[in-house]
Amino acid sequence: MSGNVVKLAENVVECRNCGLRGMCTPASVNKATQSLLDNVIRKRRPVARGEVLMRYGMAQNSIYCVRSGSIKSFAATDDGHEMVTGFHLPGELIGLAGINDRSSNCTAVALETSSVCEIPLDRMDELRRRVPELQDELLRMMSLNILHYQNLMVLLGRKSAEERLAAFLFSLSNRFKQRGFSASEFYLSMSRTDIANFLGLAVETVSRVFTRFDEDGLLTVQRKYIHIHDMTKLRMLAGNPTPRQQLMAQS
Amino acid sequence: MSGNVVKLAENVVECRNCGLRGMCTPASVNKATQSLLDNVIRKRRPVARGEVLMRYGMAQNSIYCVRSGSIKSFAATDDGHEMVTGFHLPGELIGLAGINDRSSNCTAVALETSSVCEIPLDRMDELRRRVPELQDELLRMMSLNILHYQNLMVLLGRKSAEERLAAFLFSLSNRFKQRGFSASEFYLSMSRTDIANFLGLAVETVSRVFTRFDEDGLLTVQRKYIHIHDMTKLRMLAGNPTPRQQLMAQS
DNA sequence: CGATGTGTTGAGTTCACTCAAACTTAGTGG
DNA sequence: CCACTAAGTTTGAGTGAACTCAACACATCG
Repeated sequence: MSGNVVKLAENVVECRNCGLRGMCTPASVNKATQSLLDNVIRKRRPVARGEVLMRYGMAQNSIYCVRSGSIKSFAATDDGHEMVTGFHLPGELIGLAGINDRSSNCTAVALETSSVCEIPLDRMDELRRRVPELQDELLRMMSLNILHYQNLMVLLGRKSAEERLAAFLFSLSNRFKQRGFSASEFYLSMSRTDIANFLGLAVETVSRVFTRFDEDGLLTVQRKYIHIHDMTKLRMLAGNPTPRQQLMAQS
Repeated sequence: MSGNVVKLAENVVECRNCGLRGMCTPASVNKATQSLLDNVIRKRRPVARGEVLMRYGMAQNSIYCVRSGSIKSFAATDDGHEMVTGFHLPGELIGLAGINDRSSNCTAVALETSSVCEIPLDRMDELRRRVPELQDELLRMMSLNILHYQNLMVLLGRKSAEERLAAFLFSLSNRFKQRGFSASEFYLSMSRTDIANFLGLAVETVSRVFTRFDEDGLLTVQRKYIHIHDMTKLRMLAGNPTPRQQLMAQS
């Protein structure tokens, strides 16, 4: 395993990659508003593995931006199972769906030791009215989020188990790359069960497809460790997404 | 078939139900900005059945709000099939995912004779900076949209064919009700194929489940005409969604 | 009144599921 | 330090829900 293979927990995202970078490191806004911006973030708070950031059905007064580590969010279904709605990597936002009525529609849990920026909605509302660039950025992020879910619809509605897992790995790979990490070697922070619940598959199926990919020489998998050998083939298997579709699986 | 059973094409949504009502009928803004608002909507334009509002991959310079009729939007998959990402009823917005980079990620087609309000993004951008209430409304709509897609993920990832169709019909029923139409009797404007492509099923499966529902006395179905007899049972079959989840299937 | 598009029904198949068991790793306490 | 447990993962066998392929029925329309 070479150079920049990392566990996310060991690294902190650069603020320039952050979804709401305008909130704390104002690049596009003038100095007059800078002190204002500094006050938006309530706290950069550490989150232990398994800790709950927001809980389904509870009041939601903040959104969160991941700084390091990884977070999963999920909704409980009626039959007791859970549907994972997203895995959040550094720089990605959590809780956008709760802005409407300030109530959480899903539960967010840290998959490993992580840290997040908590952004109180009240202060964000106040601030975005004063800083148009921030408003635009937020709108952009939400639009991107909607696009992402539309791609997930195609994945869940029309793709086979192999295609789903390939698309998932390809997405992760790209997101690691964007963050300066290795695209071909990484550790999964989520369990097979989480992956299955995200892809709409059974755990056993996820495991079997991993094994098949390994046997085919497409990649090497050892529990959480993944080494992709043939990225082109993986992209093909995933259904050859266009660059814009590669953002799948975030949020 | 009693009183208020209608085809959407025959009716125009009240502006108070419109997703961006602030855009054209300013209730929450003062009179000073009213003339401003009137100028945002480029045109209330009629759309013929089959007409394309926006096309995948093309530049997108507007979003649309349905006034009457119904619109479907879909993405083409690699294998030539299409995945319907949403059916839009009067008052619902189309094209929110394109705000980010002003390019369409899906194609939108009228299912019947319809009319829409076209809202140019440039003018909307300009206007929302001047009218905070409009900004808030837009943010709310996008947040709701994200919530909606999260619910769709559960549907596509974890529900059976019966549950999917039940949830679909229950959602339609509620949306008709909200618009003052009958919740128990209505006409479908989309084909079985469209429904199948939206629910991630085969056409034959949709047809079979419709038949089963009819045989069970849950509803009467005659091609496009639907009469729901047991709304409680339908809600149960759909997975007993909470009121907040009932907005599923819009956008 | 055929022609065409749309919807339904039937037969057989398959992919992913469930159930069950073995195995692996990590954590815990004697 | 090792036995023991619990949690997570893999593998196998059999099943079933939804799919595909194919034929048929029914509208709508020129």
